Amino acid sequence: MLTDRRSALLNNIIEEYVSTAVPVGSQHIVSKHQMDVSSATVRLEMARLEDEGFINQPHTSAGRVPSDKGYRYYVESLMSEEAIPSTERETIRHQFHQAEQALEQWFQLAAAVLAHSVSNFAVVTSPRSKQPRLRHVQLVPLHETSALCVIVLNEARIRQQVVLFPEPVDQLQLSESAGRLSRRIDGLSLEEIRSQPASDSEIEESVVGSVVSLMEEDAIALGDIFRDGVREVLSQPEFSRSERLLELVNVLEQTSLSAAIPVRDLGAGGLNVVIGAENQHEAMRDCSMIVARYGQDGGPFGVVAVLGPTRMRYARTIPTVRFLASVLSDLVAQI
Amino acid sequence: MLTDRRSALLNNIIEEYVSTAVPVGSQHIVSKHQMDVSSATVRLEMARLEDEGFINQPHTSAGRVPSDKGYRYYVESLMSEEAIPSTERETIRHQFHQAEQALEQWFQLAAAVLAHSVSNFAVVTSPRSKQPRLRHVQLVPLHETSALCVIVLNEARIRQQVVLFPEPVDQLQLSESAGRLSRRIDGLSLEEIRSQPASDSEIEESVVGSVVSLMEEDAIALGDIFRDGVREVLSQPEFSRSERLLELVNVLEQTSLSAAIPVRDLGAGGLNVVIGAENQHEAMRDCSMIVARYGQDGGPFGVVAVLGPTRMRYARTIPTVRFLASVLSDLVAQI
DNA sequence: ATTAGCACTCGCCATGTGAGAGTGCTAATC
DNA sequence: GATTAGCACTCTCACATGGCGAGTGCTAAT
Repeated sequence: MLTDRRSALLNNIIEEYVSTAVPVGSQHIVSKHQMDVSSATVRLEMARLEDEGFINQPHTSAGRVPSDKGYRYYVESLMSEEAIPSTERETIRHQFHQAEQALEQWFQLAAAVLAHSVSNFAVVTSPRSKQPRLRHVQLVPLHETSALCVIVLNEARIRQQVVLFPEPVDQLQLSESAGRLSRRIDGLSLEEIRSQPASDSEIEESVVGSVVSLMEEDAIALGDIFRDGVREVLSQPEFSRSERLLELVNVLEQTSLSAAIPVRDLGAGGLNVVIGAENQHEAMRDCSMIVARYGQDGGPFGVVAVLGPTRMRYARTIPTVRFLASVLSDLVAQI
Repeated sequence: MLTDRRSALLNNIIEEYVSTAVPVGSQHIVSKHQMDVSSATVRLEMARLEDEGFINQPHTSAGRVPSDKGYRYYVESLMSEEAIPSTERETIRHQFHQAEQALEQWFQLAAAVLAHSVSNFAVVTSPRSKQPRLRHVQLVPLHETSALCVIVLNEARIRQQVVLFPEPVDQLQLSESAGRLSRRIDGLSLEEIRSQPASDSEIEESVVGSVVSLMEEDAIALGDIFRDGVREVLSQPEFSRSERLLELVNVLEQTSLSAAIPVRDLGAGGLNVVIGAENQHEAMRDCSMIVARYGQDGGPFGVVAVLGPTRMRYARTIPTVRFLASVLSDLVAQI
């Protein structure tokens, strides 16, 4: 599709621009990366690349900047992924071992490690399958007329809610109800619970109501969202002007963030790269996002993603995201 | 301590500056707020106020800006708190009723409501008493050699951890162990659990280990932290230059944020105002923080706080923080 | 096809200038 | 003695100016 020389040139332009954030001129190319042609030739080739839409000129007499299309071509045809040094792999794995077995910490840690490692914003969601299934329901008495209803779903997701009773319930009554209830609905899916015949115990019914509403809520969500690295992404030079920065922070802080993460047509172990204007969100039109799915085939899965300016070290970021996804896959497989 | 006229002047300066963010000059004062003296007199009085350290001049021939000391005097002697319109009170209360009984949602909601209502960053911690006490321990089987250990502490805090067993454990074995364990340590405090004689069951001992480490972790924490409003505080004009903004985001994003919140010598229902350089953190030296404690007297308590630039609508923010604290007190009392 | 040479363009930066806002001081006034 | 009018002074901000440098596109020679 592109001549060899033009490919090499595009490659150089991108690598130069990614590391300096300065539009790159023809002179720079010939001196830094040794191409044994003159700057004039480079200029000619650059003009062609621009005609075909791989690079842009911010203004006459500035250097060239890669376009979304340029990055796309780079990611798909030019880039060779950088290996992650084994020392770094080990450091990361080590951190997870230190975190003991606290699930939430794993995901939070994954986000933190990733954000730090690639100096960008990172998102991790906890793993889940499409269908929530009730592993266990537990009632813990609080007051005379209230109890805490704790449910454990598959993939070790925990949800809780306070249940209020119309009249005082004593300890014994409560634990009996809890036992009956547990035998009745533990292990069932949301539909199965819904289709259970109503019990004549008022207590049990109100608990079932709670369980159902908690599970419904859970069914919608992608999984809990863990994020880190607002500071990392804000320190990128493209956000030195604070207007767009603000819009972006807006998006990142939103709970609806998961909507912006494309997961459809992403198989187990799959990885997506979304560049610039390909993003759904207006505010992310000069950001890129790298999304990977982790978890076993067919089983529950979660998502690992990095978000940063389009000017991103794809060759480094992509393997890192992939690596974190595999680490999480391993961890989750242990559960 | 200050003459009436000087007090009134300081009051005007602060209110003007708080609403405009522009250093206020003598002319402005006489025209906007009708003081029946000339601008020259105001200048004289301003010079005095500056001598005494209540206001500063960013540079010769600029207007005056309140100093930390000025704000402090304002908060303590001049300000009259603005009442929160009852419609707004109702809207807020209403939102909490809609959130059903999901505990975490309450706190997250409180942070969101507060951040939005005062256009600044808000922090809410979940309530807790000094001594964690185990309400209930539950084991949910995962694989042959692992289970999820879920513990419920007082104030409905939930912690979980995966427990790995050296060899396969069947369902029955597990539920028996769980039952014995539950009878043995439910209701105990951390010390009491620690001083329990060791059981000869390997399973039970590894679970106890998990419980102890979870409780230890819990004992250190102030409570779970819920925050909102990074976007609000970043849209304040003082952060239009992005250097200091970055430092601040750094602090806000940190998990150690709670260290910056002063809670000692804060009684039930108490409220603290920390102005500018009084803050611990370097990066917060031109921010103010308003902290209130909620929860019953002597019982478990949590913290509600707002953080924003020193140029803050104290008269509005303080009552709002107090109100949210009272709303949360009411909610938590129901539990 | 490549390259040397050159005129041209444009952002950046340092410098300069004028307007405007605000001050402090002094002398006159109440 | 407090207040005020008047005035010179200071400093920021916005804007214009102009040189510098980087980079380009084009043309003609190789």
